[in-house]
Amino acid sequence: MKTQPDILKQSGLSITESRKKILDLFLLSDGALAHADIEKSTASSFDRVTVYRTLQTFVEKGIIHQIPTTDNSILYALCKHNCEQGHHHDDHVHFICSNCDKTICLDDVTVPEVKLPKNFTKQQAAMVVTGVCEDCK
Amino acid sequence: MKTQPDILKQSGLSITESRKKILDLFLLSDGALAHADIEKSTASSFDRVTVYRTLQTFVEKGIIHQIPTTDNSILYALCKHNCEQGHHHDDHVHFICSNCDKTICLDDVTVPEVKLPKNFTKQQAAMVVTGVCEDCK
DNA sequence: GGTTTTTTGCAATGTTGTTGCAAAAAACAA
DNA sequence: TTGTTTTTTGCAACAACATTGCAAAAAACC
Repeated sequence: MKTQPDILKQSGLSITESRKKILDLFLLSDGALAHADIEKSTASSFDRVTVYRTLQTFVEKGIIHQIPTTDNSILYALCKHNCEQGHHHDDHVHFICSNCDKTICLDDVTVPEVKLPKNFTKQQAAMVVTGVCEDCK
Repeated sequence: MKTQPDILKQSGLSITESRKKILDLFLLSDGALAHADIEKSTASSFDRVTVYRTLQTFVEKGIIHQIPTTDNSILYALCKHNCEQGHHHDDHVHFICSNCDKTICLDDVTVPEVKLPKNFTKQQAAMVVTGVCEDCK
């Protein structure tokens, strides 16, 4: 099993307390995390700024990816299928539960193909489904 | 052809300069607009706060809808298929061109069905495709 | 160990969104 | 049309969120 230092080293990043801790949060959580969540869990250990910079770095290195939401907040989730730097292929569907507000990466549900109009070329597709999750059913 | 006052009246809104002007921006633009865009185009005429409140009202009345983006900003676009108050059916795909950065509502491309895992119930689905648009081809 | 490079924390600053309230404008009714 | 009621606007203040420069601290390198 991959440890946090492994993952960091693999991405060519220095191994620091903050990075290990934040990476751990993702490894232990099944869903996606908002910046605010991470900040709350680490407030006593690190500065807000460090959280911003760490997340930014992780996105650049392809360790996590961003999930768009309609409420003007960004969610972050681990890239399960190794993403290269600056090149994410998170072709799975994200599910936001309207009851418990959790965001879940449906890793096994791939984004269905869409027929684009003529002269449009697809590079990436993201899909966000809202509804009720299995726990709130 | 529908004029701005028509649309406003139809939604039960008072007809004001700011609403007409902002609605016009949407009618004249083919793509989606960010709050910042609208603020820039109207800065000399209206207050920032008015822009916020106008957009909020338009969303509530089903005149425009929001498009989620990964960069922590919300885009707004006209609802082409009459949406009722608080009940949008913007089941179409949004396209973001990675070259010119324009966001386009592909009104004729509906969001394809997804098979969710057991015990997940879908309420809404949003899809954002990035790639190269017809103009940049 | 010492040296270089990277990361962190702090402070300051910028950006974005919200709220209360009085003035102005629009809608309404005679 | 005019006067009255209702809605909208602008201002100011504020709150939340995000970014930047720089010196100190920590990690990587040898």
